[in-house]
Amino acid sequence: MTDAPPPSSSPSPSSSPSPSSSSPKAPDASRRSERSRRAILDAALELVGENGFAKLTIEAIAARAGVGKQTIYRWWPSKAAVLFEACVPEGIDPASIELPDTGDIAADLKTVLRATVDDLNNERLDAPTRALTAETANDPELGRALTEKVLEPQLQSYVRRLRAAQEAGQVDPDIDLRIALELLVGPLFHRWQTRTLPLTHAYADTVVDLTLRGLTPRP
Amino acid sequence: MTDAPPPSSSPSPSSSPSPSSSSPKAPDASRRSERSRRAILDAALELVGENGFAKLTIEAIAARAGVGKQTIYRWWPSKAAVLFEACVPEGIDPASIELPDTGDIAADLKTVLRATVDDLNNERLDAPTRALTAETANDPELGRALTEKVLEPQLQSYVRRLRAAQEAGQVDPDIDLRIALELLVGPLFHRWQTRTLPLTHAYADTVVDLTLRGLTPRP
DNA sequence: ATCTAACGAGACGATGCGTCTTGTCAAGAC
DNA sequence: GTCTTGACAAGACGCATCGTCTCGTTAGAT
Repeated sequence: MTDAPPPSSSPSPSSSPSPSSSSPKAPDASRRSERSRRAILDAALELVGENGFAKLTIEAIAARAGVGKQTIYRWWPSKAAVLFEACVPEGIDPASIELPDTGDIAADLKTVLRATVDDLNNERLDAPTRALTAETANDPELGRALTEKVLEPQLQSYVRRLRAAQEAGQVDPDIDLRIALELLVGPLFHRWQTRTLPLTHAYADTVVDLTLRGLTPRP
Repeated sequence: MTDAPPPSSSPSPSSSPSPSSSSPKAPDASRRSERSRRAILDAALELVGENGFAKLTIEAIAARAGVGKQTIYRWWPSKAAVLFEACVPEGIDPASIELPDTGDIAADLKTVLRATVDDLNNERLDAPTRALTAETANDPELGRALTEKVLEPQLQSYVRRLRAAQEAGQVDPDIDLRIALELLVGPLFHRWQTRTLPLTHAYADTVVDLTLRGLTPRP
């Protein structure tokens, strides 16, 4: 329910006065209707919840939002991009982007991975997240955006917390923290994607315990 | 290149003579044209290689295969199902389904995970695998088939090899082998899916080393 | 040899695509 | 205060593909 920061369009509102040169497009972002934008994003989220991503249609979004189709095509390259923008503002909790640091790395990791498990089990987030992740296979541009804006910032916060643990002597200094992070996150992601077994807090805890046994300094 | 076993239809060739009762459909599998079936699967593989899964079309498959559309709709529920059947026979190497056992669990796991890395980096397998994995999000039935016929058998072979290691005293007897397997496979899968960093043999080796450090028996 | 259902071909209406056209309207230019 | 401009809602348009449905034709079961 954040007030949706302008999607990083209009980078420098006064830089180049003649947008005519390079591309034949370039709509004027300053004249954009925020009202329509919100209606489109809301409609997309509603419809994806009702019918799933496969049945999501630009025409349906436009109709539900009371908007012309052109208004969607003008500002987004695909329905996936619409859904992405609709999800990200409420999918990312700014407070959760930094991992807690109580000094107990095991406890902190469990806290965060349990929260991740809860998110992945949350019906409201699960469907759109799965849809976007899937669409990544056909839409590399979307994949890059998803990684850069959502995934990577979270992963980096793991790395920071692990580095603190490393400096506190709780993690072997020789270990590549990027890989350490993947050891923790990968198994959760795997279960979520494959739906082979239920994603539970107990599972998250065990992953943390077993992984940390491999990360602790050796005598 | 296996000669395509009849898709497990016609379970008992003489059991119930009247297939008319329950469903209004039920085509006669014994009269099915193997020639058409192969042409369809081949055409699907070709087209997916040429244009990607997103642009794959039932009509295009039918045209390329020299087949009526109905022949596809009669035997497969979706284009994903066609691609699945087209991939599975050559995607599964019967020899690779059992992990090697040289007595050295670390070496054996590295051998297999390196091979997995190679498969995932193989252009020919990568595109269809990604497409099928993605389609799983919208098509739970396909997801179940993929898990049951391809994924789970492979995972079980990991569990067997890990059990042997456990009995040989190389893995802590208290550890849940199902979770141990996910610690190994999850990180690989994560990198493949997110494309955050390249999937290399070195990565596979490090994952094995670090994970095994956590799995070895504690004094 | 007969029967029958799968087959290749393609017509059909329904959808959704992405583009284009029309008239309305509000914000910036003058 | 008028004028200009470009985003806007609405929806028509041609196209692609969908999934269903005939047609004769043909090959396998009996």
